[in-house]
Amino acid sequence: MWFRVDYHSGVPIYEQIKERIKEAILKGEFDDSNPVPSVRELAKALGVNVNTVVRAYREFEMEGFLRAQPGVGYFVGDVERLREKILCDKLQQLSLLLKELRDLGFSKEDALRILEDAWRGEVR
Amino acid sequence: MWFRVDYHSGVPIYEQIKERIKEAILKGEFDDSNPVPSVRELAKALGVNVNTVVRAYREFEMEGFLRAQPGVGYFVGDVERLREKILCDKLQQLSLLLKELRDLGFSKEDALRILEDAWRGEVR
Amino acid sequence: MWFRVDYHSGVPIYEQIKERIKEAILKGEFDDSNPVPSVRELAKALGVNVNTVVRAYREFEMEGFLRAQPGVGYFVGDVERLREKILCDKLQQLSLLLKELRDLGFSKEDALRILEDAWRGEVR
Amino acid sequence: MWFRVDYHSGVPIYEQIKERIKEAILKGEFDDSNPVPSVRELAKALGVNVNTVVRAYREFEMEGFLRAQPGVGYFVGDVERLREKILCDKLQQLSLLLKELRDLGFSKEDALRILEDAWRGEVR
DNA sequence: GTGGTCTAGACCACT
DNA sequence: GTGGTCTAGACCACG
Repeated sequence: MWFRVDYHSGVPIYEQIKERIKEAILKGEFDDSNPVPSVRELAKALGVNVNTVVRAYREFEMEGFLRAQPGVGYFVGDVERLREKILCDKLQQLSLLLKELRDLGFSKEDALRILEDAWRGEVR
Repeated sequence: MWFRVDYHSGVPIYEQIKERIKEAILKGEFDDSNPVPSVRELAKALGVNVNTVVRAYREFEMEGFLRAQPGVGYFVGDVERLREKILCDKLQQLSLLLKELRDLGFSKEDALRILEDAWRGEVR
Repeated sequence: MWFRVDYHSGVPIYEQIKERIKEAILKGEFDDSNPVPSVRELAKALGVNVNTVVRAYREFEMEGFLRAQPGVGYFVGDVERLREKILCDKLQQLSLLLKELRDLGFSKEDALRILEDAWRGEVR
Repeated sequence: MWFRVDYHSGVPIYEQIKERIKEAILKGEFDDSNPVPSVRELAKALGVNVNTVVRAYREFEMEGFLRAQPGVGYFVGDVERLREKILCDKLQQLSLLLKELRDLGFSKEDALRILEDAWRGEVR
């Protein structure tokens, strides 16, 4: 697969895997001709224990964003709900963060500048 | 002191203490007539072990935001540097968050609305 | 490990541990085939409590000279920065010490002799 | 008296007092017409507890550098021995420090430059 | 009273 | 196995 785990970030490896899988799902990188990699395949590609990948997938399954089909593999679930959930989380973070900045004496004008910068940057 | 620790949040208690002390320092709640509570005093008030408070205070000391005076107590250090450090951290978070929202298809106009809301809200 | 703590020196044990680890890092004694000893291992070898070793390691981590990898172990960090920091500290000490000797009536010639002696001695 | 204690240095106050008294003795600032200040006098001048000054003086007495004359005051003792003791201590420190610098890869030439600087500076 | 250090245990999450 | 956190005690030096 197309990423590497960071053993020194403090972030649990299974969380890093979840994050990357989540991004790939949102970008629509998985479909019938390009399925979610199997547990063993991904574990081998990342040089990581199989259990670590299993945990990442299982947690996604519980949240409804992957469906396990025993003996076959994992398939993407409700992408749109995933997108909405993430968007909702991020918006709450944004609102909280802005209020904190305001309380720290940060000006609305400077915040506006940063906002403009974000939308001016290229899409990764 | 005037807060309670959450034993079930997963956030280490000493981090919770650091967070609250940090807020209080930023609000200028500590001075000569209203000093930082002693480790034993705070530990007792929170129903927490002394060592847990000691750790929170010591980390602040290493970062230069509290000064320990053995046999006397803890005193606030460089408040302005603390404020700048926090502001810098928050701005990085903001920039990252905005880019993620953009990549999720969120419109600049909606982001602007949230920004306006934040500065319209009352200062706590 | 290969040293013993001195319980009666007045120097905190975790400081003694930091000092020895620092020397070992500077000498390049740690790498992938010879990793930093685990906290439990070192604590047992020194006959010291685990927490005491943990404190020594954690302070090094906060200073950037060790990196903790939960579930795996500690690894050496930025050795070169460590070397520079120590050199800087020692040079300040040297400058101060020489001025004190001068003020005590010590002659430059005698100081030169001691300097020559130091560089004539063998490298340990 | 002519100095202030630093409550935030971590160095015990009685040690700071000893250090300053030691310097004054070495500079010959005390004689019959200019005696060592009384315990109460010094304590008041420094805004410090009497016991703290008593401790500093008593330790000097045990080392033979001050003599207590009950009901009268303290008088300077064997100044020359004090000077020799300090010189000896500093020389050991110097030798040790130079060897450490050498082991850190510091060049003799650079050390020489620092030495020259020290004797070029003015006497305080 | 204050902070500073240390011990002997314990439980947790991660690999 | 690893590190991370926490507790309940203890003793010390300082003011």
